[in-house]
Amino acid sequence: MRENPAWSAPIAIFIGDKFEFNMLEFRPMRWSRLFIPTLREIPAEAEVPSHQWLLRAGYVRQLSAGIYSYLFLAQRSLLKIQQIVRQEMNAIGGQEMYLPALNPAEVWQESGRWDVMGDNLFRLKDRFGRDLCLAMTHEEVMTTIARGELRSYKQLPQIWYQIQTKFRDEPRPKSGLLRVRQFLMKDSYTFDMDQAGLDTAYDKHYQAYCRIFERCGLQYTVVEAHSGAMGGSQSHEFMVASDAGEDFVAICKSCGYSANLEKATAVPSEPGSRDPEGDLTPEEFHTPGRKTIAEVAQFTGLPETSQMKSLVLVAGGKPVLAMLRGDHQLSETKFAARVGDAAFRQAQADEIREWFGAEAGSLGPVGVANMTILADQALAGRRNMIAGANRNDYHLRHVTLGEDFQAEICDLRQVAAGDACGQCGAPLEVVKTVEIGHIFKLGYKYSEAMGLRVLNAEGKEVTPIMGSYGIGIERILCCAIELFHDKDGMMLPGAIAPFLVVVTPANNGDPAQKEAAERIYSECLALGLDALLDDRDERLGVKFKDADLIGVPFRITVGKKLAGGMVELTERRTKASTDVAVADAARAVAARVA
RNA sequence: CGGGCUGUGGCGAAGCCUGGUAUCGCGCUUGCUUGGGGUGCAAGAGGUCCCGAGUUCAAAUCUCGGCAGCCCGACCA
Repeated sequence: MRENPAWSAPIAIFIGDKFEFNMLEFRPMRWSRLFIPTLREIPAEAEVPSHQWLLRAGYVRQLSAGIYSYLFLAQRSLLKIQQIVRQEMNAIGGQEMYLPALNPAEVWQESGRWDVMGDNLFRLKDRFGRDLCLAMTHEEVMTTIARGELRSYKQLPQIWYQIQTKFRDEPRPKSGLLRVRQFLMKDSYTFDMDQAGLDTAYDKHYQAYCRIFERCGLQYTVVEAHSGAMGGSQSHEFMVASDAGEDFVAICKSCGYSANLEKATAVPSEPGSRDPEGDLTPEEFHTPGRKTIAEVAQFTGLPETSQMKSLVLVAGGKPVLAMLRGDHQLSETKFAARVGDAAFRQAQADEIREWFGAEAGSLGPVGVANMTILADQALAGRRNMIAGANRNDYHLRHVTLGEDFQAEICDLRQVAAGDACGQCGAPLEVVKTVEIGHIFKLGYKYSEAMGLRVLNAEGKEVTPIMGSYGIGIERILCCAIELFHDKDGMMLPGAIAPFLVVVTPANNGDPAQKEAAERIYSECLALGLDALLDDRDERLGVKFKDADLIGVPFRITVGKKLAGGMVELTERRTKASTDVAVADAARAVAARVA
C-alpha cells in the first residue's frame, strides 16, 4: 500500500506559543491490518470494569500478577495521555528528562529509604554482588543530579520531570491496571530557594494537574492528603470516584472541604447521652462476659458514646495505649504519624495480660503508668465516662480524662460518613476513589539528607527546598473506563481514545461504499482527525460491536443512504445518529471536537 | 504473610464426587450463504487436562507436595 506523504510525516501541533511534535504519526490505519484482539467473553480473572474492558477490547494482556503488556490500542491511548501531560508540564516550565530505573543502592541508602521501603522495593544484585534496586520513585536520583550540578541561586528555580516506568513489589496486585508492579508515572521534582518559591512551584503543579485531568475528560476531586513515607509538609491528591478504588475521601458537598480519610478531620457527633455532672470518683462494677463496646453499651443501657475505647499498640518497640470514644475508629495513619512508626502493630494477648493484668475487653487507662497514653481529642472535656477496669469482667464508671488519668490529647480518630464538616458543619460524605495524582511539598528532607547546597546572593551555602509530584499514567486510562462505559464497552473521551473516529462501510464489498469510505477517511486525516478505517470483510453488526467495544467516540457509517449522498455520524456515548452529506462528514466530526 | 476460590485447545465452561473414548459454546481455517447490530450451513485444524511424585491394570478424575492466577484481609510512594 502506498502512503500519502502528507500522512506519514509527524504532525507538529501548536500549543499556545509553543509547538510539540505529536507522538502519533497519522498514517493509514486499516482495521483489517491491525492487531486488535477483541474477545466476546470476559476473561474469568477480571472483576473490575476497567480490567474487563481492557481485556475484552484487546488493549492489554496480562503477563503475570500485576504485570501487563500494553497492546496497540492501549499504547496509543497511553501515548495521547502522556502527550497531554507533557504539554501541560512544559507549559509550566517543566524540563523533560529520562532517568534510570535501575539504581545503585547507595543513593537510596543516603536518603535512608533503602531500609524504609522494605519489601516494596525490588532489589537485585549485579554480577559483582553489588546491591541495586528498581526505582519506585526518583527523589534520590533527581537530588543526586541536582547536588552534582546546581551551584548557585541563579540556577533556581528548576522544574524537572520525566515519564518513566516505575517498579513496586506490591504485596497484592489487583484490579487490572489499577494496582500493578510495573507502571508508568509522570514524576516531577522542583528545587527552590525558599518556601515562597516552593509554594509557587506547588501551585503551578496544582493548576497543571487540573488542566491535565480536565483535558483527559475525567471527573476528579482534589483532596488534602497525608504525606506518608514521602515526608513533607503539605500534600494534595487528585482522586476519581470509583468503586474500583481503594482510597476513601471525606467530602463536604456544602463548602467543598475534601480530604483523604487518612487525613480528614471533622466535628464528631454529639454524645448519645449527657455525661453525669460532678467530680465523681471511678467506681468498679461487674460486667460478666461483656467485652465489646456494644455489649457493654447494652449491659449498661448507656450509648457507645459514653464509653472510652482502649487500644493497645506497640510502636517503636514500646507499648502505647490509644484512647478513643466508644463509637469511634482509630485512624492508623494518624496514629502512625503521631508515634513516628509506620510499622506499629497491635499488642498480642500475652503482652496485654502482662502489661494490664487483664484481657482485652476489660482494659482501661486508669492506673496505667508504664506506657504512653494518647487520647483522641473527642474525649477532651468529657466527664465520668465508662472504661475497662484492668480486671477481667469489670469496668469503671466515672472516668474523666485529665483527672483520673493523664494522656496526651491528639487527633487519632478516623472520620466517618455523617460527621459534621469542620468548616461548615454540614454532614460529610465518604467516597471510594482512585488516586491519579499526588503532589507533595517535600521540604528539605532529601536535599538535606543528600547534601544538596547552592550559594545564595550573599555567597552563603543554603539548602534548596524541594517538591515532588506524580501522575499515574495508566490510572488515567483506567479511571476513564471506570467512569465511562456501558454494556457494550468503553466510551472514552476523545482526547485519550486510541482513535477519534472510525469510518465504517456497511458492506466493504460494495465498491461505491468502499470508495466513499476511503474518501471520507482521507478527508478525516487531512483535517488532522485521528481516524480508523474499518475495512474488514465482516458483517456490519460485528463492526458496530467492535467499534463500541474499543470506545471510539465517533463513527461514520457509509451504508445504504449513500445512494442519496448521505452517511451517518454516530456518537458513541449517546448512540445518537445524524445524517450528513458525504462531503461534509469529516468536517462534521471536526466540528464536534472543536 | 493469613483466609477463600480457581487452574481442562485462543476465550468461556462441562466432566472430577462415583477412575476407563477428553465434551460443549464462542473464536480460528476452507467453501458456500448472508449483508444495517456478534448471519446460516457444511467440512476442518487445534489439547503436556498447571507441574511433580504416589496409588492403580488404568488418573483430568483419588492421595501428597509444589507452582500460578483471582478475591478478602494484612500492606500500600
